[in-house]
Amino acid sequence: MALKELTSREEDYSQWYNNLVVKADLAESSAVRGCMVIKPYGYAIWEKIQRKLDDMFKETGHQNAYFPLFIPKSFLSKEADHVEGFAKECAVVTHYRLKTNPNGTGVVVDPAAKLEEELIVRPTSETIIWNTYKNWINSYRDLPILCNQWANVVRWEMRTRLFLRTAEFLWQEGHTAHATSDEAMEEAKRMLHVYADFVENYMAVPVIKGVKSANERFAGAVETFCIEALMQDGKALQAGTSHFLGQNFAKAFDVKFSDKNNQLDYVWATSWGVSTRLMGALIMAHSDNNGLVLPPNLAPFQVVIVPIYKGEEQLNAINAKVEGLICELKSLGISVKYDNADNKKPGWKFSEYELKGVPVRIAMGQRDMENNTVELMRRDTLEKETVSFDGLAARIKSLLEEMQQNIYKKAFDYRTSVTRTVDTYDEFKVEIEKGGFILAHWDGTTETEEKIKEDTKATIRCIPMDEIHTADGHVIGNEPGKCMVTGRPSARRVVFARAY
RNA sequence: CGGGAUGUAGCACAGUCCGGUUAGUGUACCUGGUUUGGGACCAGGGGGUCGCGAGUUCGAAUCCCGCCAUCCCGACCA
Repeated sequence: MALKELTSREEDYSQWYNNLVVKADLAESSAVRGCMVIKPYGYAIWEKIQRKLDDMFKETGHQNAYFPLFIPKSFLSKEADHVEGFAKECAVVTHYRLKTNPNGTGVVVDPAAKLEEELIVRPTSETIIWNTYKNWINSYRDLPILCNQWANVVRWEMRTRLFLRTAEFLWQEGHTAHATSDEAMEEAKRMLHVYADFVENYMAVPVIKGVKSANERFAGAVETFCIEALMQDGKALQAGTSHFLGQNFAKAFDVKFSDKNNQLDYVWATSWGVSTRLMGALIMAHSDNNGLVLPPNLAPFQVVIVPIYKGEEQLNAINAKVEGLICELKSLGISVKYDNADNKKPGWKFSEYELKGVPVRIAMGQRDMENNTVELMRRDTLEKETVSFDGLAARIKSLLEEMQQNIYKKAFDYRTSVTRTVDTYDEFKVEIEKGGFILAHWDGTTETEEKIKEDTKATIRCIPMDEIHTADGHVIGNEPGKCMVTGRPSARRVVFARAY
C-alpha cells in the first residue's frame, strides 16, 4: 500500500500525511485555492471535538454567540499590532454584484457595484466583537462577558496543507471582557488549561503548556499562552492559544466601564481558540502505516463488527447473535457499527476500518459460532485474540479505556525520548536536525531568537510553565543558566523545535 | 514572488529524449460465474478535448512558443 511505501523515506512524511488524510476519507483539496473539503468521516471526528470542547466551555461559564463574517476594513486598522499581523493575509470583498459579460460569455464584476468601504473576510473576530462589546458594556455590572463563537475564518496563506494550514478553517474563538487585569489573566490561563485537558485526555496528545516569546506573540496581545504538541516526525505543532489582551482592544474600540468607585476604566480582555488544525495533530501524532489510530474518546464509532459467512443462512445466524451484543454495547455508551454489507469481502473491510482508525474490531464467523467466541482486534497495537462471547461488552468497555491510556502513553513516551537539554550552540545546531524538543537557555532577547531561527529554522515554541521530562530521565524546571548563544544570564530553559 | 518538478480514463502511472498503425498498464466501475477467517479469481464490457491556446509538419501526447493549474523547497502562519 502507498502509505507504507511512502513512509519508508523520511523526507516524504508530508506526502505520507496527505495520502493518509485522503485515503482515510477525511478530507480532500477543493476547487478553491488552499481550501479543503472535509468529508463525512472527517467531519464526524470534528463534531466529536466540538461537542466535548463546547461542554467544557459551558462548564467554565461561557455562552455561544455569533458575529458577522465580514469586517469593515476600518475596524482592522484600529489596533496597530493587530493590523500589521493580519494585513498580509486578508481576503477582501470589493464589489457586491456581477453582471453578464457584454461579450456574452459568463459573468464579470459589475464596476458600478463597488463598495464604498471594502469588507474583510474575518481572519479572526477581535475587531468586530470589540466594536460590538462597546455597546454592551457601561458598568462593572455588565462584566464579565464570556462569549464563544464557532465559526469559519479565512487567512490567505501562501502555502497550505490539509487541516494544518488551509485558507479557510473552522474553529472556535472565545472573547471575554473583564473588570480587572487579574481576572482577565486568570481567564486566559483557565482556558489554556481547558485546552490542555482536552487535548491530553480526549485526543491523547501530550502537550507542553507555556508562554510565547514576544516574537511569537499574537498580534495585539500582551501575553500569549499556548499548548505545543510534538508530531511523529519530530516537528512541533501549536495546538491552541489563549491570549491576555490587556486593554489593547478596549482602547482601540473605546470600550470603557464605570467601576464600583464610579471611576471610568478600559475593559480587560482575553481571546482563545483552537481549530481544525487539531485534526492534523490527531492524525500526525498517532497514525501508523496501516492508517489512522483514533483514541476511543474521539472515534466516530468505537467498535466495528464484521461477519464472516458463506450463504444467507450463516449470515442470518450471525445477525441474530450480534443483535444482542450491539444493544449491550450501546447501553454501555459504546458506539458500534455492524458492517454486514455483502458487497465487500471481510479482508477488504478489515483494511478499510484499520485505515479509518476504528479502535476495536470484532470478527465473527462460523468457527466462532460453534465455539461461542469472537476475534477481537485492537487498533493501537494491532493485536488479535480469540475471546469468549460471554461478557464481551464489559471486556470491550475496559479495553477502550485501556487503549485511550495506551495511545496517550505511547505519544508521551515518544515525546520524552526526543526531548533533551543542550548547552552549547554548536551542539544545538547538530541536535535540531534530529527533530524533537530541545531545552536550552536563552537570554530573552528577540535578536537572539531571530538569529537562532535564521541559522537553524528552529523557533522558541514556548517558555514552559511546568516541569518537563527528558530522554535521559531528568526533570527540567526553572533552573537559571547562561544563554547558549550569547552567554548572558537566562532565567530558565525554553523549548526549541522546528515547527509546522 | 524566487528555485525545482509535474499535468495522459474516477485514481495512480507508462509512453515524450529520438514525431508515424486503432494511445497503453494497474486499480476502480458494469455484466456473468466461482468465491468469502486479511484489500479474491476467471471471462466479457464501458470509459480519453493526452492541462489550455497558437505554431512547425504529409502526420504531434511527443518538437517550438505562450498561458494556466497543481505539488515540493523558501518568505508568511492557527
